[in-house]
Amino acid sequence: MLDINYILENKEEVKTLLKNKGYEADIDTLCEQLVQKRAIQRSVELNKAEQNKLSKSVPQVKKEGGDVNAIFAKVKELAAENKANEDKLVVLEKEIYDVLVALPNLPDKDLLPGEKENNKPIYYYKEKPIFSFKLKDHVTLEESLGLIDYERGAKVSGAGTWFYTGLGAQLEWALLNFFISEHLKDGFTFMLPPHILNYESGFTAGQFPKFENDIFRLDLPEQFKFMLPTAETALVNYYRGEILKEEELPKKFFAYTPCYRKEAGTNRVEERGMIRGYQFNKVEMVEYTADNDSDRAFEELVNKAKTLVEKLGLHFRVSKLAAGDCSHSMARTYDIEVYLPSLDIYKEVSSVSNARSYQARRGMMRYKDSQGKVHYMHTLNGSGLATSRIFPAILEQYQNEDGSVTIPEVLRPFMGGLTVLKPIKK
RNA sequence: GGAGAAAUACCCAAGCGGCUGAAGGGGUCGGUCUUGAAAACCGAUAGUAGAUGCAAGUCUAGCGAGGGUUCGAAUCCCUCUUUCUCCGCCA
Repeated sequence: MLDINYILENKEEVKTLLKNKGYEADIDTLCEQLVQKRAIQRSVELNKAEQNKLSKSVPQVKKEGGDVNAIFAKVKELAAENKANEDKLVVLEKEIYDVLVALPNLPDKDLLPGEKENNKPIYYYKEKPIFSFKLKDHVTLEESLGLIDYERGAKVSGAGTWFYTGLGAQLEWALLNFFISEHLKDGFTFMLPPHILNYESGFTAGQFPKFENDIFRLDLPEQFKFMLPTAETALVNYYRGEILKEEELPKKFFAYTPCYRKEAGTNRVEERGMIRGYQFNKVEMVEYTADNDSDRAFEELVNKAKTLVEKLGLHFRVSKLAAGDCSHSMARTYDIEVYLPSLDIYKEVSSVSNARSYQARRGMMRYKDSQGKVHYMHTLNGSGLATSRIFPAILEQYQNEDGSVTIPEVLRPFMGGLTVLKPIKK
């Protein structure tokens, strides 16, 4: 949620920034409604004050034997006068709220306007790997090495799902363990959140009300519960409705959860296999900071995500996203994109974002500074990392001519010292 | 899932229609005393959101959340949420 007063005082800037993000909104009407709302509110409150004053005088007047009925009548009259304005106020407030709540976050001013095509790679790690033999793609490797069973996944659940089998499950688990051990080393706090969340959590994170259709909602009567699409949604609600002390910040968390998303199911070659499923595993980092500390935290999270991929020895790049490609709730996003040789493309394995106060305003997450002044916190999140693209990237980038795949060194301790995955005989 | 009880400020807790935006403790902060500390004593400490104002301030809302009754609600009524106790079921 944006600061309504900021919108009012910086109308033109807000319009431009929203446009940069590709969002059309009638800011002028919003501001007019706000001014109107305040005028009505003022008159309603003055009337209320009068009513309160009269009501309070009743015991005194009674004691003195005055006419209490005249007061009752007067208050009723005032209340009746106020009714129309009160109704108007409720309607106006709702209208303003609905617009305000749907507005995306303002992108940072240094971001290029526009969509994906204006994303800018700002960092590369290693060169593209060169192979002297015919490459296999990740789906082929997963099957020949006996790591993933897509067919039985489809049988048991449907398209867009799979079983990790045997060493495949071990490799997946090794990745998660590797990420977890690195975050622990960095002093982040390990969290295992609930996977079924309530509406308020989706609202605070910014998924609702705009993106209610992208999540798996549980079929419960009279209750809105959904499967988390990312651990961010849970972690970023941890302090909802709370006021922390400034010295408690920053709070640094990470969590492992599967992520449940409805978006799967394209048939594009790019998204074969586990590239875009209904369920994938991810370790997610979330930081809560003071409102002047989020740029530092952003760098920290980007560096952490980068370091993980570097330690895995994979060729990747970091892209600074254009305004329109940043998520709805985010002011700034950098993607870590790993290279898939078979397709010669880069695929996102981590998205690091700064929401600034956008989520904190929605969830009333604040802190008090040493002067006792209350501020909104800043929230940031970043994958660290999602496995469903790292896994294919490892298979492809580490594949050998004989069809085997060398296991990245950092993962070996988590796989009982195993160094290579060999094709299984049919 | 069933049955009961509860939710008040940083914490505990009183209050059950007007004198309560809230008694009393505890905590925290400051002071007196002390070489220093403890104890004792004295004082301070009520958040938050919104409106208005240059400001001091004033006003509105607010005792789990949302509605209602009433001239007036922490207090009465309804709905919901959460917590606790007991029973059932179960990894």
